[in-house]
Amino acid sequence: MRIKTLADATGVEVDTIRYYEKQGLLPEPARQDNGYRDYASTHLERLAFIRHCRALEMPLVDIRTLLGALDAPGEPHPDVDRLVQEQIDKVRVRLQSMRALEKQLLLLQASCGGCSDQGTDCGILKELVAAAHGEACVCHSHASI
Amino acid sequence: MRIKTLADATGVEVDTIRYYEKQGLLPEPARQDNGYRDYASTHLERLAFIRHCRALEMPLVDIRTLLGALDAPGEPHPDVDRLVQEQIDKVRVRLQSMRALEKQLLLLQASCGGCSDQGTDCGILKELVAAAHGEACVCHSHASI
DNA sequence: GAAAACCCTGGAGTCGCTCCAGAGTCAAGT
DNA sequence: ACTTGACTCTGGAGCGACTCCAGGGTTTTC
Repeated sequence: MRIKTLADATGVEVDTIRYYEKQGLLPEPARQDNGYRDYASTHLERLAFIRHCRALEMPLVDIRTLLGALDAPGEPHPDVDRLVQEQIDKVRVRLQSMRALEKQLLLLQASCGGCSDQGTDCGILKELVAAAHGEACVCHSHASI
Repeated sequence: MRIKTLADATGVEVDTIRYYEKQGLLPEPARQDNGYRDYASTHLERLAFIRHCRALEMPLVDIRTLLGALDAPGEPHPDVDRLVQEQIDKVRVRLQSMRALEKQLLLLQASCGGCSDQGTDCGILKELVAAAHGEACVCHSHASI
């Protein structure tokens, strides 16, 4: 299977596949006589696994760990559970801050009564300036962005 | 006010302040005799504004537009309202996908009965492999990560 | 007067891709 | 047989928003 075929089968871009190989996530495939990469079905499976983990927003370094665990099925891999838990924690923190964000943006929007066209003094801008001065806002309740 | 003072006052790192200057978001301050940057209170306000917008996850390029609108208070700025709306849309899409993500990760976690220590065959890994094979999962309901 | 803390510049590194140039290869149509 | 277009290769640069570093100068503090 050539790289484009693999790309189409997994929905991963050609460049990205080569990138994963360079990063050691995808083993180097065999080469055809012309030097083209020749992938086997194991590559397809592994790439689908990587893709799935990326959909869960795991960083590549964590995925490498998971792949290592997969490659050593007989051995204990205490990291797997921890990685998933950490990922859950990350997502939750992010969810919290996104919810606050949405609220803040809606408030911001409400402060502008459709001033966009004529508007010399947009409420949104005023609001942003005022908020920057220290009134209740997302950035003060959440230090880390 | 020297750069560290400004950094402490706003919670923005020194490097980041210099970066904002290089990006044209923060005007070049005066210099002391020794070449040190000498900030005025206008810089503090502007930096707080930038910080607030960043807390709303606006990209720097959008913040530049908002700052431009602030700098031209007499003129109409039809972009402001649109930028906020776009930001809201972005946050909502992201919220949706984060919620699905959390659910998926929790399912994943439940599939492992605390196998981390002894575990030769972790349920999480099995689950990930199975999911990669195309069963219901986040990455199939949400094409873009 | 020495050590610590601060300041400067320019450039590199981070993450996870994405795009590009420049060259080679292959398949389909004329 | 020839041309066109799609595909492949490599190595390297670019993105966003920082963050860190080297190698130097200055100021403050003990």
